[in-house]
Amino acid sequence: MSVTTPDTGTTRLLPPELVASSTFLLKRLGYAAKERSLAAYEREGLHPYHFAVLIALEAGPHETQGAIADVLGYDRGQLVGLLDELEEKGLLERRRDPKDRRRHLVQLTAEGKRKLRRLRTLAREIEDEFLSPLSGPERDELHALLLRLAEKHEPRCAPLQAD
Amino acid sequence: MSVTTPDTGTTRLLPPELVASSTFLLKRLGYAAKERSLAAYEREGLHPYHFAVLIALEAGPHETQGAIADVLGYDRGQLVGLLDELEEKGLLERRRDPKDRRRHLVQLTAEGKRKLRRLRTLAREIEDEFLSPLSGPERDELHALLLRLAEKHEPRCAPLQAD
DNA sequence: TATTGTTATACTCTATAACTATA
DNA sequence: TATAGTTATAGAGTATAACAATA
Repeated sequence: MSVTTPDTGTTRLLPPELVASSTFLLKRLGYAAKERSLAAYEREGLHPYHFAVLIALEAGPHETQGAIADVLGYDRGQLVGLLDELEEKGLLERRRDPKDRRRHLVQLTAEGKRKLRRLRTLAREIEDEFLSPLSGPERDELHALLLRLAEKHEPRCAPLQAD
Repeated sequence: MSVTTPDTGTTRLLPPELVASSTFLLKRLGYAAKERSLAAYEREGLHPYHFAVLIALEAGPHETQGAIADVLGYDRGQLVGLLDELEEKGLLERRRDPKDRRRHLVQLTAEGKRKLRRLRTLAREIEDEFLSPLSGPERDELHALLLRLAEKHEPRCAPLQAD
């Protein structure tokens, strides 16, 4: 969509009152970040959610599906579809837990580990491009501030006073 | 949903690799901010989108629908429904532009202005609550950094070197 | 033919709840 | 009876495109 008015050709700016609100900016930037990630991972045939699942799997090699969902804050029903897709691509394997046949133990394949390395590179590129207006120290400053907010609003993010 | 594992009772934290990413935090915090705003405005029978429309209307008292959509970056089809709801509540009026009968001129009613004042108070409260982990100077610092990012990723936000 | 506002449609995301198989 | 995984469904949110009136 065009951002310019047909009559004047000048950009119509958002009302200053909205731009003055940090929560407004957070919403807009979060959306922009999501859009960009989505487009980038799509080129790899995957979704940012898949990346998070692969990371969780590398951290805990023999995770149960419920554990993965809990760690990432995903719904269990939602996770099933993600795992289906990853399994279909040969990036992970599901097998029954012999100790409790209700459970599935999930782990990365060699192919999955390769893919994860590629996605890490991609994630770094996305991050770097998105933060490009900021210097190194400014990025650190921003991250520290966001973390303070996340500590309150996303308790699953590690608390600052971690032991 | 529970954030604790049934076996240990300890909180399962997100993988540090994700928490280390500012774009990840932006996505999560943007989502959290959206959720909170939504719940708060719902108590007023409105949506954050309605608030933005009212603000745009106050700034330009006789806006055409297309102009409002452009300023806020909304789709015109989406805007129709928002205006319907606001008109139904008596907060604004639509009338045809005699100069160009395709257009609708939209303006706030007295009731709409009152409502806008209430919503401004609400917005301040939401903002204050969301940023509560940060001191005044830290909030300023965060806002400045977000604005720098928005300048690139949301060009409709006023550029810093505004004249 | 192009534009304004409107309506209809479809697609994504997400949340919920039923269902199965095991315990 | 409760739990792990699965499936189905519905709801909100959003994007796209067709449509009628007017220019």
